[in-house]
Amino acid sequence: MSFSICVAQCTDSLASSMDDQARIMQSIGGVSLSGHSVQGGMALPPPHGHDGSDGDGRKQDIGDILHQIMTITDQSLDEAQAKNRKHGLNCHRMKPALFSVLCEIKEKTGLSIRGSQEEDPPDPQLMRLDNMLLAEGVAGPEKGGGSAASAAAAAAAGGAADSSIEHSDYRAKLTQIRQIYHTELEKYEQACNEFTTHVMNLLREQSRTRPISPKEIERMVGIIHRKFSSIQMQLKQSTCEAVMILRSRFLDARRKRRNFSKQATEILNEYFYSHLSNPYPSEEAKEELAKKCSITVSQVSNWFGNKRIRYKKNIGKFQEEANLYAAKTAVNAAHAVAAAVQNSQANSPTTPNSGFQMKDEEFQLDSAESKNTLLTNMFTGGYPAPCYQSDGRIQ
DNA sequence: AGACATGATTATAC
DNA sequence: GTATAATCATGTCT
Repeated sequence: MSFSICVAQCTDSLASSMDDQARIMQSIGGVSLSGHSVQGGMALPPPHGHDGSDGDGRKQDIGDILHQIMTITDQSLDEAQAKNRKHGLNCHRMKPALFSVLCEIKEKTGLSIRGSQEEDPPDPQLMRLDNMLLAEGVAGPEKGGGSAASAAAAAAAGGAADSSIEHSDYRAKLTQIRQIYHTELEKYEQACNEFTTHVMNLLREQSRTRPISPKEIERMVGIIHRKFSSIQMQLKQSTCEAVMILRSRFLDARRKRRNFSKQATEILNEYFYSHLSNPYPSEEAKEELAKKCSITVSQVSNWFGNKRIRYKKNIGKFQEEANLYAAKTAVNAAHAVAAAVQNSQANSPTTPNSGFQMKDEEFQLDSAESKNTLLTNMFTGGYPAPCYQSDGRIQ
């Protein structure tokens, strides 16, 4: 993966650096790359500790040492060391002289590092990815049992999910993504460190034979880090994609509805028909119902929304149901009410509601339905209990 | 399989 | 924010 890129990058840099130097050497010193011919020109300073009696021999020496410097950069550290060539190079009698010349040339040509224009501003794309990963709970500190943030986000996305099962599924998958992400990130970091160390060792080693300033090493490290961070960005991007896919699947799964339990429907219907004149439960009432039915508040809201509109659309169809729940409520209330009625005989039945008000309009029942409406509303108005058929229906 | 029931979503209005 | 109304998508019944 990344290694090859980095190696290529670094090798390129090193090679180009060497090429530059070679060119300079060629133009200034008249020494060919091969090191086998010297065309005259600027004379090298006399090597230390050398009498300089043999001019051709000296040139040959310079050629040799340059050739060795050139070829050594093509080898790995281990290879060079194994062949013991570096040692030979370092101990070469011409080395100090050549080294000082290289330093001088480098300084004069300003080859080394001119105002490292690196330090680019933070990539907005990377920031977006980071933010998303943080928000999804993939990046950042571990939160209990996977990702609290994601669970919260998922809940906020609709809140009507069949909570536990799908949530835990979602969280488990997200944790998986998180783990993969962190493992990969760690791998990259480790690889980056290893490679940086390797390159730094290489450069340090080379700095014994050619001038390499600490700034140059720093620059090289910067190049490596940028390469690795671009790979990290790819990882972040694919992680984000995975999270998005997971989320969309999760949201799709939410559409898969499951019918509420009979008990829950009963509780909701009881409330609906006992508040038919105003079937709009308050927030507290919704919470209470949600608790009783083991569903969410939004599900209660959905249910009442659906119920109101469907009831309104076809009151006749729901009449039977209305009567049934009216009867139920009446029976339940009967015992409690009976005592009260007995105690205070003065109470006469209140006028029953003929329908509930939706927004600005009131829905009236037609005459055919009025009888049942009375039954429907008797629990609010204190009408006598209805007669039941054998199947439990109201006559 | 098709019809109907029902929970969820969406568009729109306030 | 909540509401209605229409619609979607699935569950259930026949």
